[in-house]
Amino acid sequence: MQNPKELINELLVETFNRILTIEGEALKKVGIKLSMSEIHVLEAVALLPEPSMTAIAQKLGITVGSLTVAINTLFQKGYVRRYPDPLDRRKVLISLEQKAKDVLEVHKAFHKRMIDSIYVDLKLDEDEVLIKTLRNVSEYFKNYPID
Amino acid sequence: MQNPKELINELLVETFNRILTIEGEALKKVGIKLSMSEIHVLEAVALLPEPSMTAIAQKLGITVGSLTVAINTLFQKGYVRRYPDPLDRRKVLISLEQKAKDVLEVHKAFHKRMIDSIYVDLKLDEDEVLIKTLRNVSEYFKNYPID
DNA sequence: ATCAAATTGTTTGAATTTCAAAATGAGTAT
DNA sequence: ATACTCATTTTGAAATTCAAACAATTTGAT
Repeated sequence: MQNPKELINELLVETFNRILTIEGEALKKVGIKLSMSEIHVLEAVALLPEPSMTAIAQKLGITVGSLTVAINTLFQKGYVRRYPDPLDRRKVLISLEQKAKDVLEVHKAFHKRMIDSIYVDLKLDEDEVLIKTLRNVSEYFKNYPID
Repeated sequence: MQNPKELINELLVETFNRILTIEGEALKKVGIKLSMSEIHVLEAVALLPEPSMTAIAQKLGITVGSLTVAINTLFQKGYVRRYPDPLDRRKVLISLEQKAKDVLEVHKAFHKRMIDSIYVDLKLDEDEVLIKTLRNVSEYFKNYPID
């Protein structure tokens, strides 16, 4: 395991297999009873300029049908509202209730602590290497031929 | 998004949300009809020196009950065998059929391409920064207080 | 203007994954 | 022997997701 490439692979697999579970547990301990899937839906809604069903589903990489089910329960629990796009009444836009915004704050704090941990003994001028690396990975998967 | 920390977070979220799905699609296209969960079970078995049910479940972060269900179907499909530990017959050890080893080769090739993409324009002497970073993240989550 | 095709979303039924709790079987210690 | 612990399986339920069928709206071509 002294080969840098193998080491990097081990660390990636070891770590990212656990992040979602751990983050879920962390939220539960704070008293938030939403799953990570549900959190991600709320997050996507918050980030999109025009959060239509199709746009959200695409950002999450799930089908619109699956998203409909998810939004149904989030609406039931009082986290989101649906309203028709006035310019195109086929579209259904989603908005967040205050309750959802509060949850996203907690989620954001978790991520901040995670990122801070990356910097523990990383010198500031080494940022660029990490960012370049992440860009490479991101690009690699963004252009990956799925179909 | 010019803040390095925010940028890193964006890239992490954007990328790692998609890796599992993409890897699953990649395997499907090669004609492998196992889910990523099933692949991970096989991978854990391959990596552990003494792959007992408890050891595998712990490595994967799932309950032993869940693993039993998974192993049932993997056995049904002819990927694994069960045999009792001769030293402690309470334990059930898992071994891989050739079929499973073949699948893991494909999986390994996918990971190799992924890691190679990281190196696209990374100078070799910058390895250390990336490895240090990943170690930080890995440590952070390894010691994360779940209970 | 009209009609067919494309787009957007919902519903439904099924498959997968996972868990918690109860049950079984094997080892350990008193 | 008896009770206790450990390793695993079984079972029933919940969550997540998909594909396919359906309905409503918009777009574009004639």
